[in-house]
Amino acid sequence: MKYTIKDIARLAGVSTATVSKVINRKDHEITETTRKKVMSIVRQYNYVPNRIASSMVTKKTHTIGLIIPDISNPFFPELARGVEDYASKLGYAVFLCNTDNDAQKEQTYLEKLQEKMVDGIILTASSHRRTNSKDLKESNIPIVALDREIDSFKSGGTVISDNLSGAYEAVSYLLSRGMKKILYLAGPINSKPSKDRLQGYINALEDHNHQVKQEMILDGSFTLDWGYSGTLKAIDQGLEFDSIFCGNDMIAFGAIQAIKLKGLRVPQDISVIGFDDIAMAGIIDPPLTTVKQPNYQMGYESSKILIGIIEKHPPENRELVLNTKLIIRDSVI
Amino acid sequence: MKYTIKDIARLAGVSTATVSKVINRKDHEITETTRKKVMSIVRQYNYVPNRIASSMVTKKTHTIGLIIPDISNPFFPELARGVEDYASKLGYAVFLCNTDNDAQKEQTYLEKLQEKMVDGIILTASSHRRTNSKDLKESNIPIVALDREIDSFKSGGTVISDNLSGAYEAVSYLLSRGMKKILYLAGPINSKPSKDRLQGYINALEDHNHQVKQEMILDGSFTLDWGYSGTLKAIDQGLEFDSIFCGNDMIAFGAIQAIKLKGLRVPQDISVIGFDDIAMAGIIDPPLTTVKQPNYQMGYESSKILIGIIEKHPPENRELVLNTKLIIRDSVI
DNA sequence: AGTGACGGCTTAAACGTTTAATTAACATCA
DNA sequence: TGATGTTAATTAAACGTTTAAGCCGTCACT
Repeated sequence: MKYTIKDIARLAGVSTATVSKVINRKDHEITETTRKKVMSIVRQYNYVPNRIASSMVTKKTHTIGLIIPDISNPFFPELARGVEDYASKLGYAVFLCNTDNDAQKEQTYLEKLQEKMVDGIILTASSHRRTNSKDLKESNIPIVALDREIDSFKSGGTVISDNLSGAYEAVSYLLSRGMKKILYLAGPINSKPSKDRLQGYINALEDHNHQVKQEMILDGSFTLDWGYSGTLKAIDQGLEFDSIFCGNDMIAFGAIQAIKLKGLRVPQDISVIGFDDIAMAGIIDPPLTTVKQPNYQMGYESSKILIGIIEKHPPENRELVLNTKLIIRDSVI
Repeated sequence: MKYTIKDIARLAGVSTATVSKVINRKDHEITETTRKKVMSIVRQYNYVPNRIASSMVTKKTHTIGLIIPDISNPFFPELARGVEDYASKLGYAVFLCNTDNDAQKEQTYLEKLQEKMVDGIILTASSHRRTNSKDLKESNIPIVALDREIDSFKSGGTVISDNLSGAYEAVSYLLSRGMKKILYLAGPINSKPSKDRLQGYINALEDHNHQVKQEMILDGSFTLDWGYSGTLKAIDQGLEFDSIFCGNDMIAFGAIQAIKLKGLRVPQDISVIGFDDIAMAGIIDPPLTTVKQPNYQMGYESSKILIGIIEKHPPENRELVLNTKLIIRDSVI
């Protein structure tokens, strides 16, 4: 048997309005006596309020949507955790949506979330996002972009890490260690983070009076397989390089495997540097020198901004560019 | 401006009932003419139905809750992905909840999810779950237990992997490779999977006429740190062992680090075998021999069972014990 | 005593849908 | 012609809350 507020009201001998007020802690105009009476009935019958019905009238669902490419990609769990931690702290629940970077799926989720009346959305946009989502900016639901900016419309906020300066720092470090020929094994070239990292690579090289060579820039995907095959291809083609700047850690893992396969050593023969600092970066052999992105914090901050907007006290700064940090381990000589 | 079904009805010159039927594909008693008229208005005004309102009358939210200890623990993303994939295929959205193995948080989420009227819950119970949750079995919301059985009440279904036989196979394999002294670095001893794996360890030893020694069984937590410190302690205490059976892969990673630190080699000096086969298992050096749990499948199947129950066609078998598989790589000699 | 203010409670409308019951229009057929 | 059936639409109640507005009794003050 499921009890409603009416049942409780009847059993406690008061009106539903009164019950509503006590369970929502709008106590101030309620006698202690009636409050206790109501609460005891509530407990006795194990009444659980139907928040769906509340939402109907309050227009708030206390729910947000989190749209990411793939939770089983090691880059995203920390992000998601950050989002959920802040959200649940403020009483919000989080819908998890995986798009696999598919613009179509992304669109479907966006619609579904709107139908479910979420109060806001945190979106790591697919690389292929089209500019046609007029429906999105029309619906007045706040959206904050996470990890990847959205250029197709004005979002309520953006949280990214400083990919450009992170890459700049990584490449500068390689240069400072005496590297002369740095291969850049990039992720998908159409993704914004990739582009920024490429720019960082170029800037660092130029600032240190090194020539940028087109053939030293190879783009693929953010996967171990690409790191592996890309490295193999580079070696087999006779490309000369003393170090690899990898678009992310997964690529670096693949690169290290390929280098080992060729009977070469990391870092003695080839240095490798990654990007992200996912959990495994410190565990592989050799421990990976990499650029740490503050994933948990990025998730947390985006949640904070979004809920700030929802609750009408948006933070003054809604365009966060969080600092990366070079983590020096043993994969660079 | 947000349009409701009433607006659309008015604009299309029909009743709300008619609009409702066309958007829910209850077309069969609707003229093609009116259907088209309605649809054109729907598109023109970009109408998005309020599913919260629907839920009020249908008593279905098409939403499920997923309660796990921690999405940033590498064991869970694949599970979560499996759950979400099947759910979204069937039109359900998934709430993500992290408990950190805290019975209190778990309870809070359980209540919150009930209030949000989820149609069902998938629960990886905290190790410390108390038996007092009468409210849970009273609420008629279906729950399926994932990865860890729930003994405090009868759940709607259970999906686990065969921890006992997985451990048995791992230890038998070690024995077959000539190991004589197998250290068991267990996870938390109060967790069901840990207990089952311990039993598998014991059974394998006994079946092969080896003595089970209490000092060779060390329990801690499912973390890299424990694998590291446990191994160091074992070595420093002068415990003699030629191999380690680890409660999970994280423990194994820690063990390998400790072994290397001591100047010993894996697998030449000490063999290591893990459990789970998380994504990184094949990437570390040496690639880890381990027992694969079908995480994605576990998530997928639990979602299938839950939604089956929700939609009144529960699968005949709701107690799944999925097979593990020994993945042989290079960490055992 | 009459007036006003206030505290504590109730009434009832509203939120945006779905759906059972009903009606209206027409076709069919004896 | 009128009874009957069929089809395509409408009407209106219901889902479980919240909350503005109203009501009633009590108290303080003139």
